[in-house]
Amino acid sequence: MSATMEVCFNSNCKESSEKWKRGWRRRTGEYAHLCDPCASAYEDGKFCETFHTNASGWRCCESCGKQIHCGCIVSFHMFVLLDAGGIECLTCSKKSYILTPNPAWPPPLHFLPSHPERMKDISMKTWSGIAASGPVPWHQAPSLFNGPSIQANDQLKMPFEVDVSDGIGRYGLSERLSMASPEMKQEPSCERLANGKMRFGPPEILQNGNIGLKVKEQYCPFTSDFMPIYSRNDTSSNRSLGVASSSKNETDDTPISSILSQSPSVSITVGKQVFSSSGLDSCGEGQIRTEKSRGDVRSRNQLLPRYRPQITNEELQKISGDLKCITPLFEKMLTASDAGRIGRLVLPKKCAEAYFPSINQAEGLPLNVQDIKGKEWVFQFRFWPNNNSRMYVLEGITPCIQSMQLQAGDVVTFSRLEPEGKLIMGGRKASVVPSFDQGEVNVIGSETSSPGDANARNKSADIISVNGHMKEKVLEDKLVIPAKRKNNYINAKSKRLRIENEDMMELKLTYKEAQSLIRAPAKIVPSSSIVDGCEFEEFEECEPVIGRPTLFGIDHSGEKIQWVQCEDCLKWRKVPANALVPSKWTCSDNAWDLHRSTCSSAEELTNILLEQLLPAMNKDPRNKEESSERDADVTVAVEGHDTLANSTIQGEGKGLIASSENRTKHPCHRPGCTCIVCLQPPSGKGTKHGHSCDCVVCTPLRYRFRTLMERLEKKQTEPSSSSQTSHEKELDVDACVGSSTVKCSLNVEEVPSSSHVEEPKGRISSASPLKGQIDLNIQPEREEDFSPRSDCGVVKYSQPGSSDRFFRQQQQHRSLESDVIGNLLGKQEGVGCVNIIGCVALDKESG
DNA sequence: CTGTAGCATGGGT
DNA sequence: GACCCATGCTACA
Repeated sequence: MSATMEVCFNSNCKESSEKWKRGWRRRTGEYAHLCDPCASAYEDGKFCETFHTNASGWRCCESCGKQIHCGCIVSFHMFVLLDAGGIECLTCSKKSYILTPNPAWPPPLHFLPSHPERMKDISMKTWSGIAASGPVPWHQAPSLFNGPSIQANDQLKMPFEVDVSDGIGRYGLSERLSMASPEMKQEPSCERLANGKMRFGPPEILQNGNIGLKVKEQYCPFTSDFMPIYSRNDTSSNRSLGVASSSKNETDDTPISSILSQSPSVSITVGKQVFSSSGLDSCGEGQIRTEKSRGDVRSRNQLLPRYRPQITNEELQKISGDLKCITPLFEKMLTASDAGRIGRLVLPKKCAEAYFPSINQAEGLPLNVQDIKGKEWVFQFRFWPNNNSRMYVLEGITPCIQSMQLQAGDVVTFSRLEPEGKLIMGGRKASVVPSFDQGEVNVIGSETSSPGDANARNKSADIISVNGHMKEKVLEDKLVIPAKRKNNYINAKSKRLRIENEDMMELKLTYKEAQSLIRAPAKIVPSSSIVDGCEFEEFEECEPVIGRPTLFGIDHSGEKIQWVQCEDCLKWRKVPANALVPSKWTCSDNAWDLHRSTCSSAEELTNILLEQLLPAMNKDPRNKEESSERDADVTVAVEGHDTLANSTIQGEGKGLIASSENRTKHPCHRPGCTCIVCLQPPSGKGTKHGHSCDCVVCTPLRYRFRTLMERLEKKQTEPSSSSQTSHEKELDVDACVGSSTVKCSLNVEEVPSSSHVEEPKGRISSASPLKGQIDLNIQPEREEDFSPRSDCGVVKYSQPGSSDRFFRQQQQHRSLESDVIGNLLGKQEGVGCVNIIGCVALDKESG
């Protein structure tokens, strides 16, 4: 109301009055100012009856027969056009629509006049400010932006949008109403949130007398238009319509689109931007959706979810800083190619065509992009013809990527700074914000979390079994590796099984740890063979399975036993030494000791005994020295034993498994070569080794196994010896000979570096490039790609210009022989004899 | 020999 | 089956 003298908007009245009341909303967005009598008639719903009785357009409700003045904006809200023709008053339509709500197919044309009011979208503004080469004549892809009926004219403000213009940190979330109801009182449709908290407000309520309907607009994928959606005027209908509860508080980091995804009919106003659920819809100053804007929406609807911007409040703040409007455009997870040295970022075609200047020449055009630090970058935006299509790339992104310290798996985001339209490029580390619906996120070691399960992806607890220790590792924001598509990147892209993320090492078990998990397959009767007096079980057709880690020990009667920990109560239970314990085992599975077959029964194993049983390396993985040893184990295992060792742990998909299938024979080997490298068949293949086999594989293994078994027995009978001295390292190795699984343990006695024997020419001391990484597809020629680390205390052999693998294998070959000789000479315990496979594990202290 | 540009290929959707 | 797109391949500088 106002005290301004005004003429009544009612053309049939024309009264001048100082007091006027607000009537219906005009197409300009303003309200008709009515004098008191006219306003009263309007509020009573008798305006048309009073002033339009002689006008044409009166029709009867098909249900109740009530006369309604159609074709008049004043009564426009009062009826619904029926599919079968005719009209229905809103009261009647309320019944039918509430009873049979169909959000996807709302009453047609009810609010269509709202469209002409949609204003021009700011995204239509010139891109000349973006293209570094200055104004470049171009047009957006017609299919996306040049809608058939762009009607950019009025710049009016929808009265039922909640505009939070006081800062980008404050989001208002409003339901959109399309054409306003004249009677509709403008009320805040959502609760504004302080501190950037996002809260969902209840939808506007069409306060049309006793019509208790909520009406909101929703983009209809069928009609490609915005349609009013009716819902019952209660909160339950919010849910039914997918509108988040008003009581729900979202954190600052709740991705807008994530929220939107929960509420397909919701729009968010940030500053002067309105983000719609069907993509982040950018609108101009007036915030009115335009046809063009709808084209935008449509194009974004077409975007795969993984490209939808997941920008958070915080990020928006970071980017916008000065409270300018940011329109998130799209984002993309960096692939290895994107983040590689080539410096080409493959752009999703639709994104490129929707948000970047259109280019007709393959050379493209330079694009000015600003990063979140405000630094300007110029990329070449271009395309390649590809199968009658185009492949869009941004070239020269490497410096920017590096500047943002992004790598494969991280996400680059593209936004638009309004009003100038500058492109903003942001980055997000993969571990920071889970990408909603961004393909999937694989959590190594645990099951792939379902899309949308942000918690599962953000914080994944994984139980890692290590030599009897059940280690719970909270993989908080770690171990999240990107997956472009379902089952992609790691699983499907089997050719590229490199897991380079440093976070991966959190989950890496040492080889020692891994081999301890291997068990014979259940229900498989092994054949038995004697090798050098030792009986070996052979599982000729089966791969070993991963069993539950146990602790071997000797009970008071001197009998060998195993200790196994219940998965539920974590108590240790005694089982026979030959018991096969499945990976999931609880007290109830304890068939060997019925008195302790429930979690409630007492635990036999004392902490002291447990301490003695537990391998030193697991007592405290954080222990520097121990972790050093652990790292050495990893390195030794991965680098040195990729022939023997890889053949041992099999079974892709277990995360640790490397196949020996891809073994590369070093160039010195020729057909007929009888060295271990060439002789040893891939796991599970090749000839079987009999007990009397004296091949180059079996002979050293036989000796090694014998000595190690002796040591193991000795160690187990002397619990105190389990704590290794710094001069003695034990390396357990499972060796698979042919298809036989043999468990061995190697000693790597530590000696002063000066006493190392027979250092091959070209041997250098270097860090293992593989430390902390598991390359399931290890290829020597790619090893230089790994970032070197220098603290593993591992000496490896290498020679410039030659394959590392060759030297590892060669050394492995030598080592086996050396090992055999050493054992034969009884030097396995002796100082000065270094038994190594592949490489020498050295303690830091020994240099 | 190395790095790059452009195209081709093939798996995934 | 068409399209997308990650990446391999190769000619070339």
